[in-house]
Amino acid sequence: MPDTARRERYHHGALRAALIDTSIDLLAERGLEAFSMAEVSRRLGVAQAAPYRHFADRDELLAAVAVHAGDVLHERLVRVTGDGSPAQRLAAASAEYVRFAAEQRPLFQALYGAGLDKRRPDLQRMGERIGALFLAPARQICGTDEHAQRLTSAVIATAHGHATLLVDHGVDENAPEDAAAAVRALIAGRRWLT
Amino acid sequence: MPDTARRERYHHGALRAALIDTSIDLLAERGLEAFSMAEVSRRLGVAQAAPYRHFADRDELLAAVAVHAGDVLHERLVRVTGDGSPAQRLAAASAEYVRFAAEQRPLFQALYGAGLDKRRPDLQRMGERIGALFLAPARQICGTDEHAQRLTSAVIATAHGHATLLVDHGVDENAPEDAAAAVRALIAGRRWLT
DNA sequence: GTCTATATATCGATAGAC
DNA sequence: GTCTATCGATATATAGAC
Repeated sequence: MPDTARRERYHHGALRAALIDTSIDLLAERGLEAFSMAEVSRRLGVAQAAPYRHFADRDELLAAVAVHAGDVLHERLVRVTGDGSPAQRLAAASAEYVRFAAEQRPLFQALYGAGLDKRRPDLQRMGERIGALFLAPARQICGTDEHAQRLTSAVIATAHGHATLLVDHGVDENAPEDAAAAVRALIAGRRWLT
Repeated sequence: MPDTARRERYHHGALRAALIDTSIDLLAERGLEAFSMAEVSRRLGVAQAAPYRHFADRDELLAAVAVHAGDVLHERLVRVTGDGSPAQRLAAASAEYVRFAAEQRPLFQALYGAGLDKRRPDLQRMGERIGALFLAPARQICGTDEHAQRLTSAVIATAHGHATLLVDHGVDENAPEDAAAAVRALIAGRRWLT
């Protein structure tokens, strides 16, 4: 990259992806409150008007980041649910869910804390894809579909609770393993899930 | 209240409490993103400078709302943990925690989603008071303090997970009872909490 | 597809009068 | 303890040139 200034790199074509990347960086450094189209543009060295060619408004950009975050989370969950007993896979998925929140905090926040409309089709679909990764092992554990559904909801709530407490209340080294343990306890006591 | 306009009511004395009340209303109607000192002042019919006599800045006012929210939650939890077996009290506390989030959504958000510094002494103390209500029954259930601590963390994470999913993902009628059931399962399977 | 320039709006916070 | 007035910063979004 000889003389071409930073502001030349993204012209004509690659801006959309660069906007998402820079948004993630910005969310990571300054949080959701400080996120703005203006600041993203500034960081990329493009005009404030440029992003509006790719995203209709601020929420559209945030939603694109959320979808990206969902893809990352989904991939991580797939990786850890490849083998083992159904119970092990549920526990591993929960631990990984919490690990994702800890290691990719801004992505996790974009996914859940960005105040986006959850009825958006893209976000809806993403939630279902991720939920399916929990439901599959639960089906193998439970006798009926209804029971599997209950167990899945309880497991996701437990993982999500550990993740949000971790993100909101500071770092806890053992949160991922704690979440996995809680899920094992939940499975052991699942006859109480009404 | 004959001729005295609304803007007269809060002069000289009662503004502090009125600011907290109005902040809660504003958070309820428009969410945290739309919360501002300016809008709170506008709603009360006072000058934008007036709140700064009572709160140093925006965060101080939000923190006061959070402390109020903590008091309300604490009171609700005390009310439902008065009697019953330790397991029943833990389950009841969890259900009430979720019910609070559902019924007092803005207060719940002020408590956890306001991006406040958790090292604030007032908020720290509040978290401990609420945690103690979960720890007491857990102590009666568990043999050692360490086990009680683990069970408490798992129960709070479960309740918090159900609450945040409820608040973020729309209304679910049965979330409080689901949380209680999950806690019962957690207690039954507590030997897995490493 | 990006730029310059701008309209429009709102915010947090302060100074000084009363 | 509240008001008026205001500064300075920042935001979203659009219009029109290139």
